[in-house]
Amino acid sequence: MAGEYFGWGVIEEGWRKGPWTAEEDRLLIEYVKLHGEGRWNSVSRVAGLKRNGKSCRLRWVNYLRPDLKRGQITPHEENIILELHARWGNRWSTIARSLPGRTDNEIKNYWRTHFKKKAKSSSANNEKARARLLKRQQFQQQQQQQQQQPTPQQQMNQIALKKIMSYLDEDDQHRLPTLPQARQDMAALYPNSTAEDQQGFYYPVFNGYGFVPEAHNDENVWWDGLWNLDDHGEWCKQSCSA
DNA sequence: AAGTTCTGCAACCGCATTATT
DNA sequence: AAATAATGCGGTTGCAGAACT
Repeated sequence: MAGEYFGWGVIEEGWRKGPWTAEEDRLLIEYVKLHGEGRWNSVSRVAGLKRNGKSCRLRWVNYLRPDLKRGQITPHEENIILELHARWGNRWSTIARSLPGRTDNEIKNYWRTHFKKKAKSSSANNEKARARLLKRQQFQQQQQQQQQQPTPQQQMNQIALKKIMSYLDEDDQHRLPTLPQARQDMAALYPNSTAEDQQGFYYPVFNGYGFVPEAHNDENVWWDGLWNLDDHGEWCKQSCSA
């Protein structure tokens, strides 16, 4: 390493690294005001900042942008993060697009600190819930085999089930939203969905032992309603064909 | 009170993709 | 069309402060 000295705040090959000072922030804000976002590599030349382009972009995007929300992630935002992470995995920038004012870095950090580590602590309830879901999965497979050719809806349900199973690997079940919360989130996520669409979305609810279809005792109703929106259908079709 | 461990988060790194020359 | 530069993304690191022993 060719640093001027080792540790945080080092100057390496002419570039400053480490925490930003108030003066550096001021220079970067001034630069963006005058020249707009982009062309980050010219910041050092134009604004006299000893920071490379990547560092400048990161600082602006994650900290200085005026449209950033700041403050605690709300429970509603948390639900959206959970929902979208279940759907997209670690595609943080994709998830961030659905949360105005939040950055991919912020969401990534939030996920890691609040959810990721819980993956390692598998509780007895977790095991029970997994067993129940596994049973359902086997039931579904059996049904499909009997009918030879699974319907697209059955395929969708299979994919949805796998997603929930992966959820249990990575999260405490009680963090999953209740049905009304889930519907509210779906409405926010899919503004074009009709009230009927949202009513058709049944979210499995953890009751202390495993997942049950809230307000629906008939298993088939739950299965048919799960991941019922068109967009989810599209995603399932893609997953099925992949 | 002091030392250690844990937690949250800003910032870095490497790689992939996109834009420019 | 190829080379180079710029940008974007996800994973990781390291610091500071809080919590714990």
